[in-house]
Amino acid sequence: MNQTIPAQNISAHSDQHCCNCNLHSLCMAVSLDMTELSKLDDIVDRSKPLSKGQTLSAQGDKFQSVYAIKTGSVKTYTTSCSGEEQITGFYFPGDLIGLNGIDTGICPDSIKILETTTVCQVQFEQLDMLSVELPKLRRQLLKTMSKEICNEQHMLQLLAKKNADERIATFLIRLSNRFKVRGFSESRFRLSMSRHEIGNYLGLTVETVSRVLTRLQKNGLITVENKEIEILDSKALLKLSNGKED
Amino acid sequence: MNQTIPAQNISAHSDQHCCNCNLHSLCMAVSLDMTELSKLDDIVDRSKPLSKGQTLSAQGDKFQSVYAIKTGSVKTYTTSCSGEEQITGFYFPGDLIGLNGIDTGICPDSIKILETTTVCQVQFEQLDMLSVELPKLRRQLLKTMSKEICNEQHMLQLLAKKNADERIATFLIRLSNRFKVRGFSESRFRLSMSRHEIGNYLGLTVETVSRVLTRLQKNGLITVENKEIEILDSKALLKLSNGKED
DNA sequence: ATTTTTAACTGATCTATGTCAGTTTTTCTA
DNA sequence: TAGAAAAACTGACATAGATCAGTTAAAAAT
Repeated sequence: MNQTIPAQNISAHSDQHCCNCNLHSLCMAVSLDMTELSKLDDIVDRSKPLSKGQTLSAQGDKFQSVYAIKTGSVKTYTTSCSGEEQITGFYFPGDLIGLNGIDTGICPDSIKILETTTVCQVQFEQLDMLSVELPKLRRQLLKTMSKEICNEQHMLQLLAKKNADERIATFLIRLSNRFKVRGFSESRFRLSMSRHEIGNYLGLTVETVSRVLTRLQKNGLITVENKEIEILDSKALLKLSNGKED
Repeated sequence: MNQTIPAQNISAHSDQHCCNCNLHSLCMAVSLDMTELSKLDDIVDRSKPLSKGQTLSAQGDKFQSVYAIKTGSVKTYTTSCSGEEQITGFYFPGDLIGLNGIDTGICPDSIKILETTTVCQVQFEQLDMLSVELPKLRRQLLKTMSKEICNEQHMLQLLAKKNADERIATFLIRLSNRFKVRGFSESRFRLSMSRHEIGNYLGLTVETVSRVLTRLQKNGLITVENKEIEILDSKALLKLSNGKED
C-alpha cells in the first residue's frame, strides 16, 4: 500500500463537468465563460475517490499532470536526503497543486491523501496549450503559482519569527479562512491531519502541538475535542497569531 | 533616502541588448533565438546603476513590472503588521524577481539594493502578451515561478528542521552553487548582506550567526575575513548542511 | 467485543539558541 | 585623519521548546 496511483484509476469520463462544479470560483476555471469552460472540461480527467494514505504522485516521478482537489484533503511533502519528511502544505477543495514540477520536469514533492478525496487531473502540456487560447486561464495559472509563492513566504515568516503559540494560532486562523472561502464553517472544523503532521509542518514536536492546543483551550480561545476544533474567540486568536505586542 | 525609485530613473534606452548580454543562459531569455531575443529586447528597460539601500519597489505598491538583476545583488523582504521584517530571498545576476505580485496585483514584498546594482525592468503586461507569441518565453516564466516555489520549499525545510550550524552551512553552499553557475568563484566570495540580514533570513540572531561562522572557521571548514568567505572543505560543509548522521 | 496498535496527552528534565552586556573592529562622516 | 556610528564578535546567563518517559484515549484489527 501507499503506492503511486496507476493511471487506470483515473477514468477518462464522468457525469461531472467543470460547468456545473461548485468549485468554479476557486479553481483554475475562475471567470471562464461556457465555451471556455467546455474546452477546459475536455482535458480534465476525473478520478474515482482516493483513500487515506494513498500517494497521488511521488517525489522523483516525471512531472506530467497537475491536480485540482474536488473533495477531501491532501498533504504535500518533501523527503530530504537524510530521509526526513517535511510537509510543505495542506490542500483542500478548489486548490490546484503540482505546478512546482514545471521547472525540472521532475516532481519535487510527494502528494499524499489525508482522507477520502476526489481530484481532477490535467496533463500539464494540454493545459499549457489551452492557455494560449484562453488568456484568462493563462493568467489564472500564473496567479495560482504567484499565490503559492506568497503563501510560502508567509510560512517562512512563521517559521523564522513566531513562537509555538503564534504558529498554532496562525495555523488555525489560516485553516478557518480557507474553510470560510469554501463555504464551510469558519468556526468549527475537523482537522484531517494528525498532531504529528501539524508539528512537522510548523516546525514543532507533537508534544508542543498538544500542549499549545490544551493551553489555547484553557485560555478559552478554542475548544479541542480530538480532531474537532471550535474557534471561540477568533479576535484573540488573530491577535495572538500576529504576535508580539503592537 | 531609501525611497522607491521614480520611473524616470529607468531609462528607455541603452547600448546594451539582450542579444549580447552574458546572462543569456540564466535569465528569462534562455534558448530564445535572435528574432525572439530582439522582441524581448523591445520591451526591456535598462536602468542606471542603483545604489545600496535604495528600494526598487515597496510592499503595497501596485504590481506592474518584474526585474532581472544584471549586476549586483538585492534582498526581498516582507514587513508584518507588527512591523517585523522577514527577508524572503537574496538575488543575484540573472535572477528574475517580482512575479509574486501577479496574484493580488499588489507587490507582496519590498526589494532593496544590497550593493551597486543594475537591473532590467519589464512591464508584466507586455511580457505576458509576448509570451503568447513565444512559447519558450512562456515556459520560462512558468519555470522561474516553479523554481521559486521549490527554493522556498527548501527554506521551509531548513527553518523547520535544521539547527544553526546546518542552516549556515546550507546558506553558504547555496551561495557557492549560485555563484558557480554565474561563472564566479565557488570557493571564494564576498557576502553583500550583513550578519544581521543573514540571521533574519535564516531565523537566527546576529550573535548566533557570528558564533557559527567563527566555529566553522575554527573547525577548518571555511575562512571568514569580515565579508569575505572562503570555503576550505566543501565536502564537510555539504555533509554538515545535510544534517543529522546518515 | 476484545485485544492490539497508534495517536494524543502530560510531567520532568535538558539543551540549543536567545537575550543581555560589553568589547573590538569596521565603516561612515565631517 | 579623527571621531562617531554601526557592525561584528564574545562571554554569561535565561528560557522556550526538545527530549525522554510514561499514561490515557482512540482507532484498527482480530
